[in-house]
Amino acid sequence: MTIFLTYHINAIMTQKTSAALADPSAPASSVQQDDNILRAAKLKKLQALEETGTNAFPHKFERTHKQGELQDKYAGLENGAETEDHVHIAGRVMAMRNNGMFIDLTDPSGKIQVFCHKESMEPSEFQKLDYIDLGDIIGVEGTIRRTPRGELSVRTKSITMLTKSLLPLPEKYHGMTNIEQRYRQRYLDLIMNEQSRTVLRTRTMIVRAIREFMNNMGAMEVETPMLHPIMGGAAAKPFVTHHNAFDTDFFLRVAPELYLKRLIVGGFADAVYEIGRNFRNEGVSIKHNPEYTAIEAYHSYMDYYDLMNLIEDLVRFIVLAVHGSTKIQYGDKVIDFGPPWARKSMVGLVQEETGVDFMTIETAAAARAKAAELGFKVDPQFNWGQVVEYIFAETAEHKLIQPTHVIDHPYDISPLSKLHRDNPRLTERFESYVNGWEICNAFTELNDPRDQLARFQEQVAQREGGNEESMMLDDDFVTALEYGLPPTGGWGVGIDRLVMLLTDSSNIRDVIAFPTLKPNFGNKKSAE
RNA sequence: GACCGCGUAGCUCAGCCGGUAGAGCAACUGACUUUUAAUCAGUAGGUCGUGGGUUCGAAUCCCACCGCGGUCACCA
Repeated sequence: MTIFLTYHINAIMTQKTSAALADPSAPASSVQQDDNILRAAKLKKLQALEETGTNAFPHKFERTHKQGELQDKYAGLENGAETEDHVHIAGRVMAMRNNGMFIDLTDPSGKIQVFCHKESMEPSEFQKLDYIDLGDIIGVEGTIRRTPRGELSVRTKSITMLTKSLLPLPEKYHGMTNIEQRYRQRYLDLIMNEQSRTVLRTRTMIVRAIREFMNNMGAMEVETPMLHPIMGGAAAKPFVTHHNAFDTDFFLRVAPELYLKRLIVGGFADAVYEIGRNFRNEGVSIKHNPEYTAIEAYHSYMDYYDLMNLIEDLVRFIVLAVHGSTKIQYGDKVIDFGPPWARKSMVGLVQEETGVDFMTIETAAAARAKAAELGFKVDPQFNWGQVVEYIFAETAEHKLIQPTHVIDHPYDISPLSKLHRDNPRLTERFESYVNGWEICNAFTELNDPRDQLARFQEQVAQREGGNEESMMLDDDFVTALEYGLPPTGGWGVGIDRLVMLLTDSSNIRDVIAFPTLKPNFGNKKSAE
């Protein structure tokens, strides 16, 4: 596999750098030569080790304890105390002091010091230190002690090479700080940076908590297609891909919505949810990755009032699971998920900010004129709802630091929401904002097939008018609604943003193990 | 996409009003067996992102390109 990948990348490089390689004085294998210089010392040790008859990559090592377990178990052991407690531990060599007498051995649970004293070890074991480098994975057998200076240690009896590392680790004090390299070589970032490990582990905890909450309420987790023949479920620019056997283009999904509602139509379950990736062919920023993870859920016989309560309960459950408190620190702000969240209508917030009640403005043209009067440069194509949304985003959105449900969105920006029971210019929709970010989008689902068809047709008209983010008409979805979608509430939460909030991360790439990066085949650092 | 900034040894960084490339850590050789970024002495390691240009001479000045970061606009 590795050989194949190397070959493949070299082939790409050859295409891209054929001019340079055509020069006979330019060594085609310069990358490999660099590697050989870097690896020479370690390869030499590896070969010397293998000449002693040792397997540097054995198949199995029986551990008795993890490092973290030992730190917990012996937390009360006094300085200078020796025990006869015999352990087998394993991990990566992260530091060697005093010529290998002290080794910091880490595993995912923590770190313990390995103490190699020649009077405790057979000479044949002690000599193995000569073959060990920073970065190697080793197993150690010995007894537990705490040094006079207070460091919990294993007094080594024997050492086993488990995996010989052939490349040097980054510098131990500063670690790896090059941001690009941290994302491109996440494994190195994880080895070196505790903070990176913590953030990504917290992400896993958050996803686990979401599943627990949903499963506890009886919702069924499902999977729906990521290859969509029809772009729908959200307004967004999609990726297009091609299926060879069908000779057909597919869109990578921008949202699972239309499939999940089909499952509710089918009576598969009262509530379904999907946690998965959506793909949007749009800009990349500290808050946007081309593929991002969201949960979407649909609950029959709930409306958007029920969903507001549900979202508050869910987020509190997650925050408590991760932090043990409903209050979190993000940058210099303290955010409290505990109290009931504020509920403010979008039109009302616009009125608070501008003094203008847009409900008194009937037409799109009048709305645009009023916006212009207020100093906003709105698109001449904007309809009434788009004007309201634009002014909301410009004036109010960034101020919504504490959890707030923004409710009752205009009809014409909400093509899948049910009309508001009290006002047909609005819909029963809400978006939950925290720290100025939208973290949830939810609504009482539109289930009148005649209305849905009309909304699709509006989308198609917008699409033909040049809006490539508008949805396509999904006939089969309308057909499904014609069989009958019960009254249903649906919602989606962007998990990456939520993880950013709960890990105090300022860049979405910090909460995604392998964020989307521009390929850089010509860079020798990436060509390894 | 626009603007600003960055790219020098495996890693962290100096050097940049042009004069043949420097430190610390890592590595290698040696000393040292109770260290915590261990210490001490020595050695080796770099087409200074890529390609052009100006110049007697470019890491340094200019142009283009690649990648990254930040800000802004649209999207979660």
